[in-house]
Amino acid sequence: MIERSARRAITLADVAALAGVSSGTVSKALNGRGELRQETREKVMRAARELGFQPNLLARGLLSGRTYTVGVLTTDSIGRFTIPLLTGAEDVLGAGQMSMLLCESRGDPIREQHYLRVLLTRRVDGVIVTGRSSDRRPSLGDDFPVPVVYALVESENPNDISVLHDDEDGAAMAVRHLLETGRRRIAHVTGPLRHAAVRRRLAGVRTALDEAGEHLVNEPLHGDWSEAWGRAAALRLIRSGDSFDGVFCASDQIARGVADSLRENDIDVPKDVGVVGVDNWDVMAEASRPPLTTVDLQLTELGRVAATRLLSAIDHHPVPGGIERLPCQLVQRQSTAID
Amino acid sequence: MIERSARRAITLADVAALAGVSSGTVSKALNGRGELRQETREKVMRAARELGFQPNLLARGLLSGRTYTVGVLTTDSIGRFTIPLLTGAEDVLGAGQMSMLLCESRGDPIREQHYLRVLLTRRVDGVIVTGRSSDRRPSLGDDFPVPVVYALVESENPNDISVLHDDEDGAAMAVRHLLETGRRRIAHVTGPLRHAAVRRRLAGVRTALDEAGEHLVNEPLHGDWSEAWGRAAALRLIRSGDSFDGVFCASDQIARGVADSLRENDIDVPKDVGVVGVDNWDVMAEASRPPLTTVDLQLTELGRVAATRLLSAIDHHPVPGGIERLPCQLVQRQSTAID
DNA sequence: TTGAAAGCGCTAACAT
DNA sequence: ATGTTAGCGCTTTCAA
Repeated sequence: MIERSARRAITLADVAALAGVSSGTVSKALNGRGELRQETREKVMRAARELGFQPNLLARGLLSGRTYTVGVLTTDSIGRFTIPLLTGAEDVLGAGQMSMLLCESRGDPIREQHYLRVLLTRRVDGVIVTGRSSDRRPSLGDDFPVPVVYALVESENPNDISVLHDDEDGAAMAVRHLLETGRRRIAHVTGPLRHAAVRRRLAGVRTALDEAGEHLVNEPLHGDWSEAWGRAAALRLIRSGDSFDGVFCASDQIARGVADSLRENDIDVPKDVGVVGVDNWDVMAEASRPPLTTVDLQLTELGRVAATRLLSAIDHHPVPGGIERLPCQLVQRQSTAID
Repeated sequence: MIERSARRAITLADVAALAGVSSGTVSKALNGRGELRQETREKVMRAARELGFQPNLLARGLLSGRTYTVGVLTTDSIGRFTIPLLTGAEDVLGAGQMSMLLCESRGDPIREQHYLRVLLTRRVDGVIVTGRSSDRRPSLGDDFPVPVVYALVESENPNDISVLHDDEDGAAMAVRHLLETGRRRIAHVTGPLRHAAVRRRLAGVRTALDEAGEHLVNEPLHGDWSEAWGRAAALRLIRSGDSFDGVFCASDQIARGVADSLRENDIDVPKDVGVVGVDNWDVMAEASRPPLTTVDLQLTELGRVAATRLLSAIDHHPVPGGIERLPCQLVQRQSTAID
């Protein structure tokens, strides 16, 4: 049985008693403030160490009005996209001694309201709102009492701070890479048109093709984000009879399906057709045959930037509202390799 | 520019002033304690609502010595296995008004020490330790000042509370299912022997085969957890010349590789050979051709149980130390279907 | 250079 | 039935 002695935590007063000074002095010594004799300072330090003193952040926060805590509200459950984002955010927040309070609203507005109340009750210094899709979502409101940064999701309110990856530029990079590896007849297999990311990627595709004076060989093929759809789309392309030598897919799952289907129809990737995906999701991109060239969304960096913006706002450095789009990065693997 | 008026948060005193009562009365009214006239109670409620009063949990916590916060220390970065666990933990903790403070130590002992100090400084009521592998890890120590539950990872100290899935039973379920669907010559393709999960699954395989008076057709094939290894292992099985009609794989990734390789060598799954994986990782199990029958580790439930144990310990209900193993569940899909 | 005291927002015991 | 007060652990004047 685990039974824990209700040992009272060590307080400043305990340290003060042991060191034979007042608690005010202990505070100064431990925080390096005020004018103290070096000797006293050391005496206090020693006492604190001996007792294993840990300052109580609640008490400190009650006084300072800061909790050194930010709330992370994921509108959806935590997923593949949110994880690197959290890692990046923690990089930055951790360095600033801040902790993250995690709230998964799972897409349920009631839960979200509940969690927002919880976060306010806990007096978080700020909030990061994130979620799966990069579609727009309602703002927490202009009068939300602490700073808010939207990361990976975009707030409907243009005054809010939203940090997103640059889907359009990422797609353009992918297409330019296909062009640079000698492909001219490029097809696009993508997700549902209702997703903003799908529309932005399409725009990027068009931009890059326009620059080169080329066009898509097909109407963009819209389906779900699955491998099965990738396989089906590749079959449609093959059967259409239109020749093509490059396929830009809006996700690694789709790209992997496309690659599988091409191979199984005796079309060599990358020799006959180059394939590029999006996400740089290792288990997909690396397990694909051949491994996928893909657009990395740099989500860890996105998390870092979002946290940095939030810290600025918390520190009363005004942060311009609006959407900040961060560059993606192309990761080259076999699926577009030449010679 | 986002500039936020440094509007002081509403306090009990503000509500008291508006309602024309004392702050003690407000406290009683809002918490439904003490003896108050219904009329006063309502007057206070109205004032609180009007001002948008949110109680300050720090102040309350300072007094009560509880923070209604638990620390979640992931020894590794958050991953596919930790996510459902967090969701389950939040189910239970959220219902008890508790929040989760997230700390990713990323396998770095220095970071871990740092985070533990942070958690203690923040006076969390308890800690959940988790991580990727179900191997044993060092205990936080018998004298850690708040209750700790290890979830998905096992503490080296048998007095600690560890909650794990039952790998051995899960594997036995998988093999029994292969036997029940008429397979007799069963092979096992698994991960590195250094992983405890691999050893336990092997034990489960042996148990189930013993019950039926059968043996593995091969020495277990050990490799990494990848699809590529699954493909390679399947080729080895085929080339060995030993006939086999069932393969139990220690992960969905391996199983998918095996299924791919069998199909590409004109061996029909499930007609000629049944394949079972472990994890029930949707993107793998469902994208596989055919979709995989697999052992679900029930990690959300594991998170729920871990959180429940932690809450018990926090509430001074003694929780027996040691390892609690939770049952897995077989999810049937095409890869073992009969007619 | 150090100590004493007030106060952060809340609750609980005790007065009224 | 309501108000007053002390105190949770800390920081920060201000006084000594």
